[in-house]
Amino acid sequence: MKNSEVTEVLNEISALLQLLNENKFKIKAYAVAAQKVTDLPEDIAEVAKGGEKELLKLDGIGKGIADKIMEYLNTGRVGYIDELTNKVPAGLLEILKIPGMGPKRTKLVYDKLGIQSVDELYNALKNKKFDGFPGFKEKMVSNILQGIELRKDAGKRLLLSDALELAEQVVKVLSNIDAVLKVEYAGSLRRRKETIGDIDILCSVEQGRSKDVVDVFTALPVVKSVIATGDTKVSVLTSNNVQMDLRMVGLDSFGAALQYFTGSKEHNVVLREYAVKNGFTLNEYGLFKAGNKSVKLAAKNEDDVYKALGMDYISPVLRENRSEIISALTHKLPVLVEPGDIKGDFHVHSVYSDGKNSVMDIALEAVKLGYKWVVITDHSKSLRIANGLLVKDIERKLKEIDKTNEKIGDKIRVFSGTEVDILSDGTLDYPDDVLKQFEFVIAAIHTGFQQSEEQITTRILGAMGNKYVNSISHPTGRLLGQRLAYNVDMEKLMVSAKSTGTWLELNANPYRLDINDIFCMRAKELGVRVTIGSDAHSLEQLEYLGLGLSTAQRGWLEVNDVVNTMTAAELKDSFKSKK
DNA sequence: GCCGTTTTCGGCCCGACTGTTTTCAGTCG
Repeated sequence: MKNSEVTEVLNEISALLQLLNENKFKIKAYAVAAQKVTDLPEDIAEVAKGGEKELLKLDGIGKGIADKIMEYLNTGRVGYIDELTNKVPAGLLEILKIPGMGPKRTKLVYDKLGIQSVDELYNALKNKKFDGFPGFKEKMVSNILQGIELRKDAGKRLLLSDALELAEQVVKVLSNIDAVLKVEYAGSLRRRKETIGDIDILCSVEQGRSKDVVDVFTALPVVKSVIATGDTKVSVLTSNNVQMDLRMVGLDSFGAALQYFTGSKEHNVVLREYAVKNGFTLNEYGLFKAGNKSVKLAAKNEDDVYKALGMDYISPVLRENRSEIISALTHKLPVLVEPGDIKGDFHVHSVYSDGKNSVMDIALEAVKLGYKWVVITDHSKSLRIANGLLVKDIERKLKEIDKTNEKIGDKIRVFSGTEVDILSDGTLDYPDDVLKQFEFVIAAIHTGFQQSEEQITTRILGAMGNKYVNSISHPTGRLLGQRLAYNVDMEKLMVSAKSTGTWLELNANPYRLDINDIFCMRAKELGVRVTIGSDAHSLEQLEYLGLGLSTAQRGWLEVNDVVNTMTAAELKDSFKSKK
């Protein structure tokens, strides 16, 4: 998969062009193309095998950029980058990442003092080499120094689950203030991105009382320092170095502001471009007639803004500029799978491997969550670190599941399952005559991560060929912020899932969210169905399923794309269908 | 450099905060 490399190359060109003060639309064109490559579910190298004409079909990629992508894929280099770095050293790109150091200041320190690295910049600032330079007065110098010192933590993103917890707490505190009329979190958190860079809180406050809110916000225990304070915006840094922005708007423009601050940036750019083309102007205060800001057409509610633009309401989870705007205009948005559609959980560990709870405890908790069924999927024998279930103990587990079903009656159906290891040599950790004792089998890779793409893909394809394997667990094996995906040809894997009638898991553990939203979209295109599993090892972790559901929504999945929407009776039949 | 429900040329989203600017540039989201 070359997508991340190509994205990096395009972003590098975009940044170098910034330093050279090039045409800002050219800069944007490279950045937009980089984003498009990131969002591509297929390997760009595979697309490029069809020739440059295939690349040109991609939105945002024209002749110039397609040439550079082809050159990179063919030679591993791009001559244009060499050309640019002859004019301005590549070391400056690191400086550009420091808060406060934009292209102008970065270029200035290079031109005047020959500074090419963050360390050189740091020393020069400490030694007051900048006296008299425009834009480098005392306050700015101290801000930049702080930015450099925080650099190690910068770029670290919060897991969706952690960001949700933090934001919900802050919203709760703010909503208890008398002067607060309305408060909601926005940004990538509201869009349920898998990781969150900063937290945006939107707040509507009684006239003249914003100080009450600012005082509480900046004094929150989690706040380490205040970055900026204005009339309508306050930015702080939390103790784990995450930026949190509070924006205050009038109640009558809350909807427009919520739309604006929910983003994504790319979605908003396209939306505002569309507005302009149709004689409007859109900002955080409302939708106006172009050139006449006294005619406000929509602002109070978010869906009014979309409606006034002639579109269906677009759910926040879809706002990534992945053709949702054209779909909203043509009334072709998906009817997303919703929490109420979910009837059960496909992936739960019990005391029969490394889970904390008994089968009965899990069943009762699942009832509380409103489920109609739950699958207990313990690890298989080889995964000793996770107390994998030995063959001799399987019968005991199956009997306990039977007994639980008898006791609990028709409140819920517990299915017997296993998360069987796909061993390094490609065989499954249980033989077929053991696997067939379970009602549901997910197969997973937990070892041999370093193998080649061909080896790992072959292992998974082999597992999918087994008639007892219903689904593939966490197909890419990534752990957010900790471990990259192993080398696997996802396109081959998904095509094979379709041909073998195997489902793919969307593992809802906050570190995994695997498969991600982009692969969900591709699975849907290919007609591959998705099983969402919490991978819970304790009762509290059953709630992770919601994170998986929002990821599925971000992947445009509808009821029929998600197997969790089936009833226990329907499932029982379809478990067998592969066999 | 890209793109076309008016366009193959001439456009390309919008506003807040900081610093030191007395009307704006740079940076950020």
